[in-house]
Amino acid sequence: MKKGRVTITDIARELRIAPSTVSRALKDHPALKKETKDAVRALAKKLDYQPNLLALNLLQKKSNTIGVIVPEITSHFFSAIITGIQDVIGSSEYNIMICLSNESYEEEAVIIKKLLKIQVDGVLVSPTSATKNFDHFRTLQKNDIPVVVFDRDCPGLEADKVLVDDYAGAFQAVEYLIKSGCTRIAHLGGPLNLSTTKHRLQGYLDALEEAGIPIRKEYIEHVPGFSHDDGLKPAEKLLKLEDLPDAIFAMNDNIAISAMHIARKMALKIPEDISIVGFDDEPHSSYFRPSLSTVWQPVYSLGMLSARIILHRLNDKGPQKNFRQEVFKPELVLRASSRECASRKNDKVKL
Amino acid sequence: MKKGRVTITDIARELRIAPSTVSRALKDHPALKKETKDAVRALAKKLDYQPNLLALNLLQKKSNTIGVIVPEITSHFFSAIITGIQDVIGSSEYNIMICLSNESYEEEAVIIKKLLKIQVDGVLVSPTSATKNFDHFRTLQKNDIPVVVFDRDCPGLEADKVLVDDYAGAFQAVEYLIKSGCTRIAHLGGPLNLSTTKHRLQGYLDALEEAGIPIRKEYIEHVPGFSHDDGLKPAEKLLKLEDLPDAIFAMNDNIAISAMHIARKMALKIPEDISIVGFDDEPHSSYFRPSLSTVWQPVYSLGMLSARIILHRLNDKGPQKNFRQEVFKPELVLRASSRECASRKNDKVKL
DNA sequence: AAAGACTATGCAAAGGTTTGCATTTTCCTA
DNA sequence: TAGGAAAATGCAAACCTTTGCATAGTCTTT
Repeated sequence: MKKGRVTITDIARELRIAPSTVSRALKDHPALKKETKDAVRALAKKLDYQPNLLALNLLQKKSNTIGVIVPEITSHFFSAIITGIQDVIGSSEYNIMICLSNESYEEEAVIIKKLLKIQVDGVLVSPTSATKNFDHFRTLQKNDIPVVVFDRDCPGLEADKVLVDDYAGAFQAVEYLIKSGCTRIAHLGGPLNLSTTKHRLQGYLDALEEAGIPIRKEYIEHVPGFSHDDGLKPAEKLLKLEDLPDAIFAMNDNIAISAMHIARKMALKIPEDISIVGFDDEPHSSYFRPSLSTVWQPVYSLGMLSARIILHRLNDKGPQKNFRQEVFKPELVLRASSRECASRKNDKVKL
Repeated sequence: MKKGRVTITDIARELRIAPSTVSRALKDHPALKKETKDAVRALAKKLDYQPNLLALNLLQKKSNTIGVIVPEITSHFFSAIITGIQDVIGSSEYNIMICLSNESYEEEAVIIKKLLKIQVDGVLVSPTSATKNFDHFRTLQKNDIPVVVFDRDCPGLEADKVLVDDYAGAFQAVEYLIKSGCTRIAHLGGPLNLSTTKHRLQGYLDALEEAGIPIRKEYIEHVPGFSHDDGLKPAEKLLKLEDLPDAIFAMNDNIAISAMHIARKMALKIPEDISIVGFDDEPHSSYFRPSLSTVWQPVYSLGMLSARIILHRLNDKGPQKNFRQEVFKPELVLRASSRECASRKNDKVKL
């Protein structure tokens, strides 16, 4: 009785056959006769043989690991995407390694190096808001590691992409605000080099333009981050304007909630005095008073599809080409923080 | 020029020395003379040599991976813990592999098997609310894989543990409610076999008892899950009692917010008619109106400490004994959903 | 000049599995 | 029963690195 786990050689020795035969028996190789296979399988089961994946990894030069790079996981948005990814990858042969870039380009670059070092087989990535150059992702591709970009686009990078039509979501939201009678619509936007927030801004601008409402620069504020606290000052700035906005379209729910917070402090009535619409539909957004109108994104599906695409790439093994670009449609969720719209008066308002 | 990455043998061949010499040169072995080392290092740098971790893993029979098992990551609670873990492990030689058990004992057991298969070096785990038997964790330990339990205790399991004094947190919260004049204090509790929610219930009970307030069975409801929606029905049940509670201590913020939601629907004034206190201090809790009084937990530190402890175990390599048990103190955070307390009137109420 | 000490480097095994090719065994046919 | 085909199994290399031990080389000392 030796220590350590049972190896293929242990089984071979006990059966007085070669390790290669054991290996083949376990993989049901056609050249082996049934008795041998049966004997091997029986003993393997009896000894509770577990193949040594570490050895396999070396042999196959792959780690069976897929790296997932996200800016953070404390928001519901990314954690729900990861849950979707996990649910798909979990039932495959692969493991996932979640890496947090903390919205820092430098950390992201370090993570890429680490993933190269451990020889991941593929990478799912949502770049940081500071990432303008995508060469580190190209390095992965040059090493035959497929890259799937999700949610946040990397313009110019040729890779599979799973995105959300942020432009359409924003356009719809602002279009609704206009229809509901708002004319002085402000925007709390995010970083300008981030595809998602850039497209949301563009949707806002185009919706105004289409309605013939002139763009007012002072109605657009950019927030320094994505959490509640980051929205407070910019929201205050908007709400202290002489010509008070009658609506705010915020780039995410957290910021929308900051705006609601400030509005209430200033004794503004929501939505009578000011409508507020967010983006993301975080789970608690419907529990605020008034409940927050927002734009829902299919986060879980987005995670699942991204995972499926990379699994497909990993099975295909061909040269990387014919990249897919999938775009999910977001949906406007109307609740109580926006006024009712004449043409929609009969629609039910959720919650 | 051969394809694939540069190996130690490539360097050896080019320098006409043995691979072992190259290996030693790169590790600054004292027996080698300086010129050899310099030559090797120079060439290694020139060729951008990257050690093959897969080979090392096989040789050392370790994967350099630490498994982290959590019930979910969509709550701020666990995602913040994971961020703490990541921040510590990230600067070590180890990688972390996050696994979601979805509050299912079966999935947790499957995860353990998977982690054994890939030969993780250590495991950090917060068990599911359905886990009553800890033998699968003991299996890890028998395979010399250190286990660190965090947040949710596994009674009877000998392992390092990083916990929160939920009892004290709950006791303080309820004690405060009593001091603030509440007498009909209800509790929205969680699963009874989960250490955290069990201790919160016990803290509630003992605080009442110490104040000489009789326990009323109808004032205690157990919710089926941890999210907002799970709290609605139980909260409604409490608020439809003939003898209406004048306070609710909820087992977490989500449930507290459900209770606030129902209370408002019933036109109850918070905190005048009813005080509500949660547990967790989620980031958005202070943005509700009224802002939620709750019990804060040092989630980030909890993650960091858990990670440090397992790193320590992994470096120590000795037999597993002298298990540590660290208990963090939570803190009552008073906001506007609870009445002011006579003896505390001068304390500032946060936010 | 030979023995001994020391320095620098190489050899080979180990870690577990897979797989192309070689070899053995079996069985059938002439 | 030899010959050959077919079936079953074994050999050894490969994946890459580390490390105990052996060896080659150099220098010192008597």
